[in-house]
Amino acid sequence: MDPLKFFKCLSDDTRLKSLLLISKFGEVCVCDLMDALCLDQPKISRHLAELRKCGILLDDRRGKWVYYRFHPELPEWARAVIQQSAEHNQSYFEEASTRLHASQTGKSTCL
Amino acid sequence: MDPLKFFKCLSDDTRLKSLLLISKFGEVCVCDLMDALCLDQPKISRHLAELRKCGILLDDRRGKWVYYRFHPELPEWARAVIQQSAEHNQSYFEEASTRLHASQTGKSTCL
DNA sequence: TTCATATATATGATATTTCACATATATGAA
DNA sequence: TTCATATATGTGAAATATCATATATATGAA
Repeated sequence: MDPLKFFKCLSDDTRLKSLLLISKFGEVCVCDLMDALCLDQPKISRHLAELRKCGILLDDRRGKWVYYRFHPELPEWARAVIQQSAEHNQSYFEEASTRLHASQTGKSTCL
Repeated sequence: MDPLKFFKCLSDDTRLKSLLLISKFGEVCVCDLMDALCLDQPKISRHLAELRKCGILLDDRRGKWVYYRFHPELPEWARAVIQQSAEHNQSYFEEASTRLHASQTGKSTCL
């Protein structure tokens, strides 16, 4: 994992929040992220594709849904960076986190 | 420290290498970085200014030289991110590191 | 096969970042 | 004050990233 490429992946609001949410929730599907971040589907999908192509995320299709989680071969230092950032910046993605939880329990709260 | 702004600061080759070098050497002056990264003065200076304005670095003029080090109020999580990145990606800035050491001991090796 | 849902990608327009170059400022020595 | 060195910044051009929109693909149900 080239560190520069890695940090470029973290330097966009949509991608950073997606990674922090995955760090907290373990696994998310595209539609959950749409609800959590209140963004349209192509936008989420494109950013997740970038994270996948960089080797940060792994996609996993189950039926109609595609779930994303950290790639098992993501280096420990990179995973640690994301995890620490999530732990110490909860307010940055708190709202998204609440919406994601609502989405997973069946209620979309995105206005 | 807004995490998005922080990672944007790390997402440029010149800025990332500068930060990793400062993490390793503790403190560097502009001219050392010019030698270490083989870049012209305005380029180094502009990137350091950005890191300073973001609150990551602190500048300290001593005579004709200006030294940069981590800002004392940089949050621990942010400092940890930089430190871990330096420890686990030594090959990324090894060459720059060698040149910086040469520069500090009086020999500029930048061709 | 046809349809509806979920996700992915192509494309040109827009926004953001970075650059090269010129110039300005600060310091210390002569 | 004048000069040389070290650093900072202004400006428009070039490169890069992001976006909105349209469209394509994959799955499962009817």
